[in-house]
Amino acid sequence: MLSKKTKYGLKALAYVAKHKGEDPVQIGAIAKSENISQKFLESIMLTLRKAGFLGSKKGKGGGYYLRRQPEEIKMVEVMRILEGPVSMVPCVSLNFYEKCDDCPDETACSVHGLMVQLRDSNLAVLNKNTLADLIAE
Amino acid sequence: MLSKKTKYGLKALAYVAKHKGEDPVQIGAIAKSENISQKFLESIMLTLRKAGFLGSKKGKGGGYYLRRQPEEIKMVEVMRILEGPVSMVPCVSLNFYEKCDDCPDETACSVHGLMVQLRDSNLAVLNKNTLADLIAE
DNA sequence: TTATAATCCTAGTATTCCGATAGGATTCAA
DNA sequence: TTGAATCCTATCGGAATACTAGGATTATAA
Repeated sequence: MLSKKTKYGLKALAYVAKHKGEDPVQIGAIAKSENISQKFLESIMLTLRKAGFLGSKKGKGGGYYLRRQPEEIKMVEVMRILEGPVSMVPCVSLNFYEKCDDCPDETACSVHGLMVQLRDSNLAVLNKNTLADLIAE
Repeated sequence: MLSKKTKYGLKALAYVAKHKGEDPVQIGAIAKSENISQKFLESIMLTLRKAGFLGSKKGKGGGYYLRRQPEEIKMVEVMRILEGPVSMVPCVSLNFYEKCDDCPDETACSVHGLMVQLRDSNLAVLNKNTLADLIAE
C-alpha cells in the first residue's frame, strides 16, 4: 500500500508544479485543495524541501516553489524519498540493500527472482514518469 | 515492503512444490529448512490450504501437498491471498476496489495515472510467473 | 487400544509503523 | 511591530504485523 505521506507528497508536488511561475504556494492552500491535514502536510513539505525538490520562502507572502523543472523530477527519486525502497525486499534493493535475516544464501532463495522482476518493472515505470507527466493528465 | 507472511508463504509453497510426488511435507521440516517460526508458519499454511493451493493430511505421516500443478499456480493468485491487493491504492484496484476518501474526483487525481501504470506492470509480472518458475531457478 | 505425531483453531501479545497533532521558534514583509 | 508564513521536535493513539500459547482434533502404528 502507498502511504498517505507519499500520496499527499505527490499531490502537493503536482499542485506546486501547476502553479509554476506564480508566487510561492502556501501549505494552507494545498491542504485545502487536496483535503490534507495541514500539520501533516507541513512535515511532508519539509521532507521534500530537504530532498531538494522544493524551495521555500518564509514570512508573509512566503510559501513553496519548485527548484527543478517538472520534466527533470523523476518519480523514482520522489518515491525513494517519501516511500523508501522501490524493492519489496531489501535483498534486491539497489539503493537500500540489506541482507535478509532468514536467507543464508540469496541465490538459493526461491523468492529472489520474482522480486527482481517486480523491482525492475516498477523501476521502468518510475524512471519513465516525471512530475510533468503527473500534471499533464 | 513484502510482509514476512507472504515471503514465508511463497517459500513454503516452493518447498512443497519441490517435493511433489513424495510423501506429504511437514510444517516442522519447512520451518527448519527455511528458518521460519513453526507456529507462525502453521497459520500461513492454513491460509494456503483454505485458499485451495495446498491439501493436508492429519495425524502421523501427515503433512501438506500441492493440490494443483505448479505451472498452474500463478503468482498473482498467491499474492492476492497472502499480501492483498496488487495495486498500491484501492481506487485503482481491480479486485479490491474502493474509493479514496481524499479524492472527490478520481479522474482529476494527479496520482491516479501513475498508480495504474504501476499496477499494470506488476500484474504483467505476476501473471507471467507461476510456482514452477519459483523452483526452476 | 493406546501412545504418538501431525494438523487445526482461536485467542492473545509484543512491537513497530503510520497518520496526525501540539506547541512553539524563527523569519520576513508591510 | 505585527501578523503571516515556514521551521522543528516531540509525542500519541490506533492499526497492523509478527509471532506465541494452549489446547482440540485426527490419523497412524506399535
